[in-house]
Amino acid sequence: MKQIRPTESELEILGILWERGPSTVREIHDILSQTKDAGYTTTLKLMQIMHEKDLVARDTSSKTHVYTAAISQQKTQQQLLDKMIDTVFGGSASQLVMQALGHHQSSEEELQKIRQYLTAIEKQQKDNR
Amino acid sequence: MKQIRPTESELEILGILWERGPSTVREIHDILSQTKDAGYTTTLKLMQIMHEKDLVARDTSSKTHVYTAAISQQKTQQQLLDKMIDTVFGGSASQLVMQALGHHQSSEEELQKIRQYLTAIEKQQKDNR
DNA sequence: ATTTGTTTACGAAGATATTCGTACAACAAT
DNA sequence: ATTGTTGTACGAATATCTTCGTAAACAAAT
Repeated sequence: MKQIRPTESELEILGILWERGPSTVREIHDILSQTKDAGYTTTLKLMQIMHEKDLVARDTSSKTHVYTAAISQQKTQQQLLDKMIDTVFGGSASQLVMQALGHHQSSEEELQKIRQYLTAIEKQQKDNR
Repeated sequence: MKQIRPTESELEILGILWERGPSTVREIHDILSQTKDAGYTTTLKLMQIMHEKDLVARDTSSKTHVYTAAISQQKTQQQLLDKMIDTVFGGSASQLVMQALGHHQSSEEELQKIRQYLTAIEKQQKDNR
């Protein structure tokens, strides 16, 4: 499998692309500016580099280019999680899960969803035995 | 709160220190060598830099120095999780939880532990209402 | 047509991380 | 004492990431 390693800044941009869908540099930059301060050309350059690395695709048919994420959110999540579980959580996924649940505020519905998910997994494991 | 930003390589070393407890460069290096290839002095240098950054403490009383993690595993886990949830999981902790549960193999006991944890959280939320 | 504003392209500087060679100190075995 | 082994310190090369200035293309407004 292709090992992808977006940098910190690249992940921020990808996050926005995943959320918004296809976007221009200007749009991305405006959102980034809300939380960090960087010049417009900095964002532009970043996205051009991401294009070289095939982290994003772009449509250059009009003067203002439109960028799209070229790697899936799911796959990226999984890879980052795997690495994190391995290095920081001593290989225990449930350790990570509990740490995440403990600190972050989760709504009742979300907890319910997770519970259902648990049940499904347990059932599946039973069936596979 | 102090914002800690260990690099990728530094995290690997911290992970080993958390698992093994106080260790020498040699011990760390031998473990690292199993999965990546790097010279001994590279590992040494890394750990010296980590010492400058106060990511590790070291005992220099004997010739062979002994290093210890100087930042807590828990705090580090939390900070990395927070950032990850924010940038990669669109702010949803439960999204991360389900992704982690879905892919990784978890033992029945682990799932059970998580379920108990869920119950505890829900109870606590109810009490706080 | 000139000005103004928006955009891309490019290069290069600055910052940070990674890697390793070399020198030297401590110590053990001969 | 000499030699071999293992360790630390240090500097420097390399690689990678981040930032931004400048120039050129283009379009809209005057």
